[in-house]
Amino acid sequence: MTGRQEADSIERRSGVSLWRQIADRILQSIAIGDFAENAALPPEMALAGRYGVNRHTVRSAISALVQEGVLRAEQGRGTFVLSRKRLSYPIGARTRFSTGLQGQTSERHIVLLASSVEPASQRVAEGLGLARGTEVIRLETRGEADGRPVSRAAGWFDARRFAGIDKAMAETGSVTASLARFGIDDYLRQSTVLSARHADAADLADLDLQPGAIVLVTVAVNVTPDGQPIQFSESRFPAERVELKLSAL
Amino acid sequence: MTGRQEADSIERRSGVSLWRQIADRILQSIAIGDFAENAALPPEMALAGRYGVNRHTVRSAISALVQEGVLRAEQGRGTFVLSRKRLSYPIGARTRFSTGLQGQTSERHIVLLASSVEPASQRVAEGLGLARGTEVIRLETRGEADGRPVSRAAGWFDARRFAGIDKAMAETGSVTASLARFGIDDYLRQSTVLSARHADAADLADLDLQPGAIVLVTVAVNVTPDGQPIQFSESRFPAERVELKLSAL
DNA sequence: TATAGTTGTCTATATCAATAGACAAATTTA
DNA sequence: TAAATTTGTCTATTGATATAGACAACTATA
Repeated sequence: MTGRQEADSIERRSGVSLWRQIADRILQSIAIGDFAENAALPPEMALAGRYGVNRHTVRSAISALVQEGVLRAEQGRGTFVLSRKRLSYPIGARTRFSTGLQGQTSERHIVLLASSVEPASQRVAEGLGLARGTEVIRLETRGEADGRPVSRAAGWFDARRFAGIDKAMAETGSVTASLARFGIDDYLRQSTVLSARHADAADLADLDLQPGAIVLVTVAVNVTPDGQPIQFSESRFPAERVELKLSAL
Repeated sequence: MTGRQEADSIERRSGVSLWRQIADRILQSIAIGDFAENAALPPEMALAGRYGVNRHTVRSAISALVQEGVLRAEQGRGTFVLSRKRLSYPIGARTRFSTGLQGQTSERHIVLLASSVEPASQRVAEGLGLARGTEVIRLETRGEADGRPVSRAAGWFDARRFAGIDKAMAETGSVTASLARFGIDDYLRQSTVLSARHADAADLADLDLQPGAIVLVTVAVNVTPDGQPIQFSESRFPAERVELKLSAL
């Protein structure tokens, strides 16, 4: 019956500043529900003690989170939690953006950021079962829920079969509706591969994140019920706002 | 047909140092297979140009990766890639550690780090369908493949039903084999929730990571075929070494 | 054998990150 | 009202991070 200490400490000389690490911790504990909405954060001196750093270092972390709109500081009173728990984004055989977040948000939609026609790269070609270099349509989209960006995705489609899907997407704001125009009434998720990394500059801009944030990355292939690949996609989710819930595939 | 620039730049004043961000990028591109094993990295000056930083900053990133055993630098010749692509860890209805990595590694096993009996916390109790405070056994384990840590997990079991599972685990090194001693021949994964964050001090130590690394976190419940919860678990995977492949049932 | 290209080491300087202390400003509590 | 608590602002100092330039050491190649 050996014990095991829950590490509450912080890494120095890591290339990640202490204030950023502390901001991550606070964000994490809010996300898992340690603080109710509008609850007060412990005083700066208490946090400084907990993490073994100077009060000013804690203040840097807090001011970053105030900047992000996660916390609100009031002189003389305390610092308070604004944001709620993470959204839980379901992933399964029939993953659809709009239906997935029902009940968690009052409003959600997809914005088409950009589209282009390009030759298929190695991985896109493999995913779609096409020859490398075949023309494909790429759609760059952003998912928003209650006005906040919750995903950023690039989707690739066979350009010959789905010519004009960019227009359909712009008009309908829905992948499912756009595919329906091409006679696809149902589709399934064949495979999903998951990883995580630091957000790059494009992620930061499109997802309205602060530098140093983490994104979850899924790479997926959607197929028709008879197994024909129709869409290859790479989606990025801000880890501080979204968790992925894997349902029966 | 609007274009969209692939951002290759780096964020300043983010709380994450430039050398750490560059090291992450290099790690990422190795992981997705941009470089073959033993391939040469671009020269330091080229990388400095690409990321818009000084050569010395690139050198800091490289020396961190040399320290981690990912790269090997040779004076006069270049810098070379040692490590291979990420392991792909399958997650599905019948997720098992040992069978999951077959074919990708020559050797794999689980080490029992610690065990304890404790009252169930809110989320553990919910997951296992027990009253809060019921005694549960916690097993802390580490998964290793080819001598490298690839996962770190905490598993909780009803202490009354699975008394002695810690000993079974220590002897067999397998959850599946340990459960078999209690008459459980088959079990399924009922739910999995996925998130990502920076590694904390315990993660760094147990997974042999450098500070600033990212971990993928899964929280899962395993059930018997008739739906009875038997195990609640939280696993952490080093994002630089592992990706999660969601497979169908 | 030169020459070009690459990594390794050194010095110097500027900026960011973190610590330390003091006190002001606002709010709550005794 | 007075005291205690908490956030806000200021100055100063130290160490880590990043830039800049020069040159040495080593390798491959023309």
